[in-house]
Amino acid sequence: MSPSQLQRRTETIGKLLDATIASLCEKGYAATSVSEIVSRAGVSSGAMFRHFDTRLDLIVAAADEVRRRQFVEFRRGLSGFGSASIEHCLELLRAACRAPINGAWYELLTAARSDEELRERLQPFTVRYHEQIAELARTLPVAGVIDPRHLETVVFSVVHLLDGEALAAVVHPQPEQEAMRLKMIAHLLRGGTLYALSDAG
Amino acid sequence: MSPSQLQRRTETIGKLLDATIASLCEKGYAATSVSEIVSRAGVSSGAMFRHFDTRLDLIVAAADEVRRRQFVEFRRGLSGFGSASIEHCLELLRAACRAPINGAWYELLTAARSDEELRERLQPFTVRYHEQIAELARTLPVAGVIDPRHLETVVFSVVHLLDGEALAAVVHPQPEQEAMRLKMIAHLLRGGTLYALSDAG
DNA sequence: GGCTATTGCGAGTGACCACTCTCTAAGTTA
DNA sequence: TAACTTAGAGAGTGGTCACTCGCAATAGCC
Repeated sequence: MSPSQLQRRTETIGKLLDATIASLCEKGYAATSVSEIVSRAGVSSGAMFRHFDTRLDLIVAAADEVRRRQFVEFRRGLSGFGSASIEHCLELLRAACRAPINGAWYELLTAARSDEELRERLQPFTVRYHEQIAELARTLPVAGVIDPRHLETVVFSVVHLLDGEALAAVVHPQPEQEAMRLKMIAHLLRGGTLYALSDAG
Repeated sequence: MSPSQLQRRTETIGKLLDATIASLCEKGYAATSVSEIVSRAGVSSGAMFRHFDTRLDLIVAAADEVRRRQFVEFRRGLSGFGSASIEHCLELLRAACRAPINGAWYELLTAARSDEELRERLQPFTVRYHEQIAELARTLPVAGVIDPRHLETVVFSVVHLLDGEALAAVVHPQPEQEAMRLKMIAHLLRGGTLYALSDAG
């Protein structure tokens, strides 16, 4: 039984998305060339341009696939814990920020700084990403201890903090400071102050 | 009186550093090609390779120049305030993160993710950058209200937070949340808790 | 089997890349 | 002034880029 045209199409597109995500993580945005992608995917450049009009179309599609996979993974980390602790959620969030696949997202955000077309194409996907994070946060234990009016500000502060930390860790990792930092955040979320930090260690 | 060779050399190198920093900010790392740099600087590619063995040598030199200028600017923002308030320092810090010139640093950090040579060359400069930030922080008002053992963790948490925020703001700025966030951080640094956030607004 | 539509292929195209090399211009020194 | 060193210029080199296009293979349909 030979594969149907739909099956062929779907499989090729899947291989291209996988290859694009892997290349973004390992090689970065600029080096994620069409030839790099198609050689990873094991298809020809002709096949790629059959399904995506431009390289940018493929890359934007890959960005949305990253968002999807990040949520699948985060929810998988939560499952089995009826009500996960704040510490567990913070560990999951840091793991998400440090996950290789998230490197693709950093690549795209940074490249968007100086690439207007990418910036415009990426914008709706980023908004959707943030909305989904906010939605998820409302189901987490932190929602029980923070004023709902400030929940988004607090949650994205933690997300931004871990993003910035992940970026800096590329060239200057500081494991002890990072371990302390997670305890500190958990302590603050529980209502503690920075004055009583020794309690958090 | 014609310029001496030292003057010519210094001026050409200066123009190349300016052009490289500007190109990194506006065009990004990948698009900061030799031809882009030299056309901005108004010199030939031959002149560039006379003073820097490779494109990477020039870019790393430009990175250190960015670090230098960021501190000059930050200290300039402090001058005139015998003892600047925590709010004032946070505003200065956010301005530093959002400054166009800092885009060059984000470009290099992100490019370093997937470029081993850049990563190795950038590492010592990043360590120096962090040490200098920590040193400066010990002279700021925040040093008076935080346990010295945790000062670095706290300071770099704020720095990472503002870096992550700046990165996300490229495609999804949220001015209201960002204003609230700075009040929140000042409130926490003063010893407040996340429970009493309404006081911070 | 025969016809059409979809999918896949990969050589070809012009543009740009980092970098080299040779030549000219200019400052320095004796 | 003559010899030497340093600075600047820019065409040339080999390679990679995104993308095109004509063709071959296969699936769907009669």
